[in-house]
Amino acid sequence: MVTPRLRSKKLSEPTIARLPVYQRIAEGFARRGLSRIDSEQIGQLAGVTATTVRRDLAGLGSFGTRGAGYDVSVLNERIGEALGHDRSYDVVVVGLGNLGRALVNSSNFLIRGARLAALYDVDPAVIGVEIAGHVVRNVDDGIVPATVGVICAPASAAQFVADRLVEADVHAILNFSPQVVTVPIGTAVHYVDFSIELQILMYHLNNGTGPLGGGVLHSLGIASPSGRRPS
Amino acid sequence: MVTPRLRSKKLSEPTIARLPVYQRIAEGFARRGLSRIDSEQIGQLAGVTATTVRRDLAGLGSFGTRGAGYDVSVLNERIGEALGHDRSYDVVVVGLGNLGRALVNSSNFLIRGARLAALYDVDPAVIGVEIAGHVVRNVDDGIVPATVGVICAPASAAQFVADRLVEADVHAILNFSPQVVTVPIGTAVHYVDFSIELQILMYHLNNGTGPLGGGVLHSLGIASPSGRRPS
DNA sequence: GGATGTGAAGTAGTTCACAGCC
DNA sequence: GGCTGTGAACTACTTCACATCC
Repeated sequence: MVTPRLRSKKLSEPTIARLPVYQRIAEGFARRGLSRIDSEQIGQLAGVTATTVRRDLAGLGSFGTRGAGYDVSVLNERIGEALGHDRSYDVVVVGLGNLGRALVNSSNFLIRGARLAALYDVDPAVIGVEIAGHVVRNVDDGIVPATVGVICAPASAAQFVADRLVEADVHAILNFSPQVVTVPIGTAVHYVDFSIELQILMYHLNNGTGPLGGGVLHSLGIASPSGRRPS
Repeated sequence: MVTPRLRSKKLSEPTIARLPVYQRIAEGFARRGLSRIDSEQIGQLAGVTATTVRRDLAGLGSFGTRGAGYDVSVLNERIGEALGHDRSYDVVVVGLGNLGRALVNSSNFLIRGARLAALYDVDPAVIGVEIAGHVVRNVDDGIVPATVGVICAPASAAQFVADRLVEADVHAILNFSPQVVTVPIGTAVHYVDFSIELQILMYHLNNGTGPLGGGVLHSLGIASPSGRRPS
């Protein structure tokens, strides 16, 4: 059993959730013409400690320079490699109500290798309409094989859509409907529920003692360094 | 210092993120006319172990019945109390492009005490238009005081909007733009980034070894019970 | 000098195992 | 009998502190 060189260092779940954030920060620096960044700066912007940043990045191999931080473009590249951005993959979106349209038209959703393959709906009023360069097809005509399926249908149709996606051999599903769906083992389902974020925010507000830091990133359970004040 | 009776039991962050999920499940049971549920069933549907469910719920006080599980309506009620759903609060949404419209028109976003107070934009083409029962106002005219501000503006305008919200004394911000914003201490910012979910999904797919369970909930870092097969 | 990378310590969260109660 | 609730064990993640290297 040879130790894999770069790939599959088995990153932890929290680390994986933070890497895209670091990458966004790196892109911001690059856009402003800066070529170097240190763990302190990344942590400040991402709302985590510098140590956490260093540990996360150390997991991708040692590419920082002691005394000088990280090269912004190398950082960007390494995170991309770790997250598999070199490969591109097909995404199908099912359900083109307000949310579905917002997603496929967004410049921040289908990025980093994601390629929109097809759109589906069941509503005759929507089928045939062209959205984001794709003509919306009928779910009943069968879904084209893809890597990821996105469910933007109402809760009542979520399980139906999930079943159609499974039939189409889609093994990764992103479900935006507030409905738990059951799928066979071997298929991953991630849920995105906007109202949960609102509810978490309200809990902290009601109980005072929430992580109310400055410029802090809390998405995906990322907590702020407690009692540490920025700058 | 008297120990508070029900409130402020200081729930852990992962627990808080799971409670809304349990509540959704309880509602599903109630809708199907079922009056009892046990930790095993909840765990199955939420994608966590039964023990985790019991520990989470024990934090809200002991309201389960040994040998018979939880009463669905009591469960629903207790979670609501813990999350502060009895209080209602005002939400303002800034930016009514595709996503902003999708959110305010969604039946799953502004729920459980959230009340839409006002809509804002900077685009003259959108200002004055009525959406979801509210006429869109101009951000420059000042934002009305509210509990939560939702940023649906493009990344380039995110910081500007955040500043206006802070001026309006909004202390909780939900930011849907892929832009880290800085706010004074005492203001909470939660980020929602759809593409991060996609990227996490892709990481697991590329590395095989992901949490690919059946009917599992992964949103917000909720991981599946490893190596445990459902049913 | 200055920031990375990492063993060691600390903390938080999960899972086990079972006593307690219906 | 069956399922909750919880001390105890375990695992995972974070933070400290510092050796290491540019």
